[in-house]
Amino acid sequence: MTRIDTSRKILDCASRMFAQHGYDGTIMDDLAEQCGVNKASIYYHHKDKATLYDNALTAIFTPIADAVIEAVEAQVEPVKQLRVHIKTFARVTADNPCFASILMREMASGGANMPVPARQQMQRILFLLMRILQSGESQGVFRSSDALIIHFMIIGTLNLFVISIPLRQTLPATDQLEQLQNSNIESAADQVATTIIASLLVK
Amino acid sequence: MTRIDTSRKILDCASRMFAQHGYDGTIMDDLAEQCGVNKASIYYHHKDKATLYDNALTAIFTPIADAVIEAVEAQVEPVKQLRVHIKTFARVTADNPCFASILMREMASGGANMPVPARQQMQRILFLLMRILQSGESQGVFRSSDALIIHFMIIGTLNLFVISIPLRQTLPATDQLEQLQNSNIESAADQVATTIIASLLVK
DNA sequence: TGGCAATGTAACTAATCGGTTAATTCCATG
DNA sequence: CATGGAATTAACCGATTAGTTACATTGCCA
Repeated sequence: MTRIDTSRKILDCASRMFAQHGYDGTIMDDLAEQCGVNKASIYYHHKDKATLYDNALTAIFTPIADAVIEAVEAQVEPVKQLRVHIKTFARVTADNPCFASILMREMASGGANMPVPARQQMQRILFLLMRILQSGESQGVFRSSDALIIHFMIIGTLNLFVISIPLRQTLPATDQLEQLQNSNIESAADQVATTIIASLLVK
Repeated sequence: MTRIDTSRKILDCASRMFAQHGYDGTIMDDLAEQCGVNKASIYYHHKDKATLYDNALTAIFTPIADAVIEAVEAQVEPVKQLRVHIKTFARVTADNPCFASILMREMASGGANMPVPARQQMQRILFLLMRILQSGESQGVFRSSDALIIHFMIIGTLNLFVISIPLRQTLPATDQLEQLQNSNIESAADQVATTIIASLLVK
């Protein structure tokens, strides 16, 4: 094991455990065992449990906001921007399912004790969406809309989709359930984007 | 204090604490203090923490599914049914914010340890939506669609909206944030319903 | 090679937390 | 009023858990 990677390995493993069991449900001894690192090493690299949590969230949230912003800024038309916004968010969320779980948990807690850096990343995504909607509105292609609702539509729908992937796979295929198309994240993002954009376009 | 009242009082208080802090984050001593009951009384009325959690979730989820189903069945046209489905779900969710928090947490955990009765109530709501979409499809008013995505759109969006109410109220009103219309749950549900229905109607 | 950051080992602590116990109080009924 | 079961209580217990400590070991690099 190279020394540099240990801190990173702890972060990755901690992210998974925080995502699956939550902050209180994550036990430091289990974490040490899970990632094959001695408990003292965890405290050596990350001061304590709370700091480790902050570090993990920052490491998860920052690249996601970065990716969405970068992808959107490569576009110029608001309609394209919005579609890329949604599709990129879907892709990066599916790439790292920890994000959806942790975000959902934090939202459930009222976001009260959510680390500031992580919250800022979510705000970056929201503000980006607001800029897209406003530029579209000022260009006359979008009608006036509530950015927050659209933000929640994107995040709520796609996060639930990503989170439920393992659940749906283990579900017994009853008659009723098998009618559900087993769509992937790509088509889910397409549907969300198409639905939202259709309702935004001025008639 | 009659027997029924104490048990009910514990359930209500436990629901709030489970919603805010999660299962592991809810401490039985705190719960006892919060609802002004001796800790042993909790164990007297509800066997243990896990049973209390099951009881609380069943008490929360069942009336919500009941209300949605009852409201939808009072309608006949699929379009009306879908709108009522969404608006009723929004109303009952807003009435009891514990529901949204707990559901989000359970989804974040992969729904693995979600009590069976609670999961069944969610399935009732999903199956109801599937029946609405299918009857609309067979009547030629709805195009073919993925019920699961629509289910997630409804639940994800509205749950996030309800959950974020306290957060948004305590947020400092920065220049950017004050542009967000402070819409209530009614108008949010209207937007969700209108958006979804518009994308479903055959052209 | 010497020094230093990093890692491992393993025991320890102080506190927390779920759950229990035995005693006590409340209250309806005969 | 007496009685017996339901409900409540204070105190306690054992297990778990976050975090610490002391020390040995490894590997990198100047």
